[in-house]
Amino acid sequence: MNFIIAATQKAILELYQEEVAESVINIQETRKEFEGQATIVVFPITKISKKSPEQTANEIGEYLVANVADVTKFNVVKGFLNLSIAESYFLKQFNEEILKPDFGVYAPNGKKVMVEYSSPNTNKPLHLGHVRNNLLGYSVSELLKAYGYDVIKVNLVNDRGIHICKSMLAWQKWGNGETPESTGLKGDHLVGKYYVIFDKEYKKEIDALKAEGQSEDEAKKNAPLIKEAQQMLLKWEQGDEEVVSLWKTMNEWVYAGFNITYKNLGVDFDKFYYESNTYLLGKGTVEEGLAKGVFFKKEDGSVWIDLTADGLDQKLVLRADGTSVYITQDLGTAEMKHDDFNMDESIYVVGNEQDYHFKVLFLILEKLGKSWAKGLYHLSYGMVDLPNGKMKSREGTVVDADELIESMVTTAREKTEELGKTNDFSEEDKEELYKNIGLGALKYFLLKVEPKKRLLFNPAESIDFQGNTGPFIQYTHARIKSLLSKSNYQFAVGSEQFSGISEVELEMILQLAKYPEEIAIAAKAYSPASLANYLYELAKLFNKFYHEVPPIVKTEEGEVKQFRLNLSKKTADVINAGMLILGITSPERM
RNA sequence: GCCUCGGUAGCUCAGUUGGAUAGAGCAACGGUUUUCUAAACCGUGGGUCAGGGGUUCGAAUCCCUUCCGGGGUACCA
Repeated sequence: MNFIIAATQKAILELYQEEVAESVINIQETRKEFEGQATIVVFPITKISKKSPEQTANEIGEYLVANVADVTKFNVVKGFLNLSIAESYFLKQFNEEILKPDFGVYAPNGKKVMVEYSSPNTNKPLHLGHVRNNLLGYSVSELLKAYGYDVIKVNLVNDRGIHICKSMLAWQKWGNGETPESTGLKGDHLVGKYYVIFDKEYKKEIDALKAEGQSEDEAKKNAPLIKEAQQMLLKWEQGDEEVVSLWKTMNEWVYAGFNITYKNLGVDFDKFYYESNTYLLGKGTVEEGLAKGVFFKKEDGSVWIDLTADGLDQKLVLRADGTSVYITQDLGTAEMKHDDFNMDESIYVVGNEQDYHFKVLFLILEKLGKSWAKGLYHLSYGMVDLPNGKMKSREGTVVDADELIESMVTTAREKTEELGKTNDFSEEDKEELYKNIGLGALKYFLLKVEPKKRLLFNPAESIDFQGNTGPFIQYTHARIKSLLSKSNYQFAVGSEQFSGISEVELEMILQLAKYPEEIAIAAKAYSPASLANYLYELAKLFNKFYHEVPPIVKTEEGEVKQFRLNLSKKTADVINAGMLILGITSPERM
């Protein structure tokens, strides 16, 4: 309805002899309780008209009705000018824009963006927090693709470090040669089991040392197990054959497990990076920073950057002994990734506990004069909390990803069979459907919430299948598909001649018309949440429409039927496309 | 202490660059099926938008301040 802006500008020019910027014309959708579809907020214009809001609104309203064909009526409520737009305008928009096959499809914009997500540690299975990360990363990737980007999905696997050694050591000591095959356990779960055992034994040692009079900190440092784990890490770094071989074996177990989880979640990657290959990177960058005077060396030889002028602290970038810290390798990895792909933008999907780290990382790269540093973005998301607090892998208070997926599918199976809708499905189709619905519920549940907000998950209350949920939207889609097939739908662009479209139908056109803009908004914000809520609103409108109009299948052939079917078809198309961006499949039947 | 992100109905969440009487879902209660899928639809109740102050014709939204919660805070990742 952009034509209203220009028309209003013209109205102001003719009525008050003044040219105004577009930004002065504030147009919004008319609230449901008032008549009309578009509303001009006239308060800002009263400064120009030098008249009361009501009078100004009336004058502009009269002008628009007289001079703009598609504005048929107006009414004024306080300072709000409500305009009624001709039905034919919306029908035309529907037929000529919305019904086009490429509606909502953005042409390639020639830009390349990397999305790094998942980035698991290889010492334990994935939990609900990782699920949020994976779904968010995948969905943002799809969103950016839909918006025209060339997207590279990357997984930087944290496959080395003291945490891995903990699992390895515990397995050596107490594993009795267990393997995924011998136990029937998924590889990541087997390794995770030993991570938990390590922690339990480690705590016992700490308690014993504390009983001997050591402080908590001393005990944590002096416990034999942790020392042994550190020894192991050293050996790994020296390439000790036995340690490296065990490391390889156990990592393979974990990868086999992760692959199953990734497959079930429906996420994928174009490229894997491994920290075992990147953890030594960054020293060159440190040299460069020293040469450029961005970094400075302290007496002990450690290298620092002073960010106090930027409101941050001094930050260590290289230890006195020349070894790397986290940010060292991230500096190096950032350069490597840029060298590999030369992308315009790079998005790190990482939890908000690393906000500070990424702030520093990006700032350093900027200070080093990297032209691409401004294209870096930390997509920070809130933790998933349980009713009794945070999830902790070591303490076993986690919602395991595999178990969660399994239980969602089971719930979907139970609910569907209860409704008796799949009696004529093949076993194969049934399982696929239950998976789609269960995961649809889970994905929508996690993605509809704004990423930066933390999210509460109560395992005792299963995720809903009714109301503002994935299955609700999926159901709407399936219902439309059924309607289309029963009415032997044939696509044909309708006529604009008939009149009498209902309030809901008008609302649906308006809602559908928003779809391309919704993609843009979500993509620019790197947030699928608004898209999820948009799809829900759309589905809700369809259900209302479906309920209000007489059965379409039985309607006589003609313009009305064609229009309603077109409206239904397009709704299904938009739901399907939008849900795919969320990583959710919309079944044809359910 | 400092930095940062949050606080909206009993619960989980929406709420565009400030716009009209703050919206959904769940839960509770009531209703709708001889008609295209009732995982649906319609209705009722439920609010000091954490508190206070300010800017403005107009504030959940912007500014200041206090309180509560999460996270971070120089050699973990």
